[in-house]
Amino acid sequence: MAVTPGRRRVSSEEGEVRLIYAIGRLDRAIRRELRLRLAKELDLTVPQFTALTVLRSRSGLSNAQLARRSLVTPQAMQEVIAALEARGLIERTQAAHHQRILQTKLTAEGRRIARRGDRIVDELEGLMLVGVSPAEHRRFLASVRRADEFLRAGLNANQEH
Amino acid sequence: MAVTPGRRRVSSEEGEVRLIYAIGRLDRAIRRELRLRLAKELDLTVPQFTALTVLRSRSGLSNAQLARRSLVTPQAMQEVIAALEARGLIERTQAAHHQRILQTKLTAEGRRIARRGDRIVDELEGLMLVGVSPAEHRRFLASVRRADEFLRAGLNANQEH
DNA sequence: CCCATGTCAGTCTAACTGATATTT
DNA sequence: CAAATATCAGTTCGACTGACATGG
Repeated sequence: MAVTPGRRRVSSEEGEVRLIYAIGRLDRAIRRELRLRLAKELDLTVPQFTALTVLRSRSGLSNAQLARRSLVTPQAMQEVIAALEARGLIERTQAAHHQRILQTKLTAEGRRIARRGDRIVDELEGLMLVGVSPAEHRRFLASVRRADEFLRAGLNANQEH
Repeated sequence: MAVTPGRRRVSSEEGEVRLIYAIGRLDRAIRRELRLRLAKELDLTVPQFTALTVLRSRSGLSNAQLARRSLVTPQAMQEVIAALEARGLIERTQAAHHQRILQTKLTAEGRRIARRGDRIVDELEGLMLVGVSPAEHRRFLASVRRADEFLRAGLNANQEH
């Protein structure tokens, strides 16, 4: 473990609420409710919906690329992809330059379902952000994304076996 | 669905990064790494370690109380509790006023393991917060806790069947 | 009787590791 | 041969629902 996080003034005293603990608690509340609503209204799991939204903005990704972006194994992502393809929400075509790679794109129905999922996400975000100013919202989002980037950078730097 | 999230200026346009998506992505990165390190160094799962830290600050909770605080079912929490008890990290005693309720407390060994887990959490938080000022850290934590409270409040208000 | 608690059983989700085939 | 990709199989973890006993 060659990590040198630098000196921090926040230690792990008992009774204190940790940032990692608070994030985990919030995410579990979000995912639980999202899972219930996506299952009930759209018959989708959370990973399935997530893959739809990623593919919407990054059309043509392969299964392996999707898995890397999502920080899961290709095997885990493949189950998600297979379910979406079986329902006709995505379609896969061989890449021109490489016969083995299957590029994945949303179908029209896939886009329609993704938009309906957006409304569920809108509702939950609305609940989370009641009374929060746009500036505060932006700062919050920026903090989350920054933490994610730094964590992944630190982990990758640490991975040199 | 009697929710009225109020007007927000942030809609779900394609290509935009949603707060909920960013939080989910960050939490998955955290949990994945935490899971690997807790398993390797302490032979603990993430829910087991979480339960230890909750019991450390709130000693004497019953299984049902722990489950409600963690937003999982009593059955799910019971597996966690059983594993910790089998390893001697917690002990359970009948409540004085109610024979059926088992109050749960950390053992000395449980406290020792929890402290070693703290160091792992410290390292990961250090990576996430490289170069972040204490003020920014506090604001970030406050935003997360506020979002969690408002989300749960909104969901409870919505639960009136 | 009602309700909260604890617990047993079975199920399902969503990840994992291992192994194998294909393609460049 | 090496590396990346896809995919089959088996496994584990962590949640769920249902059923049921017990104590207040």
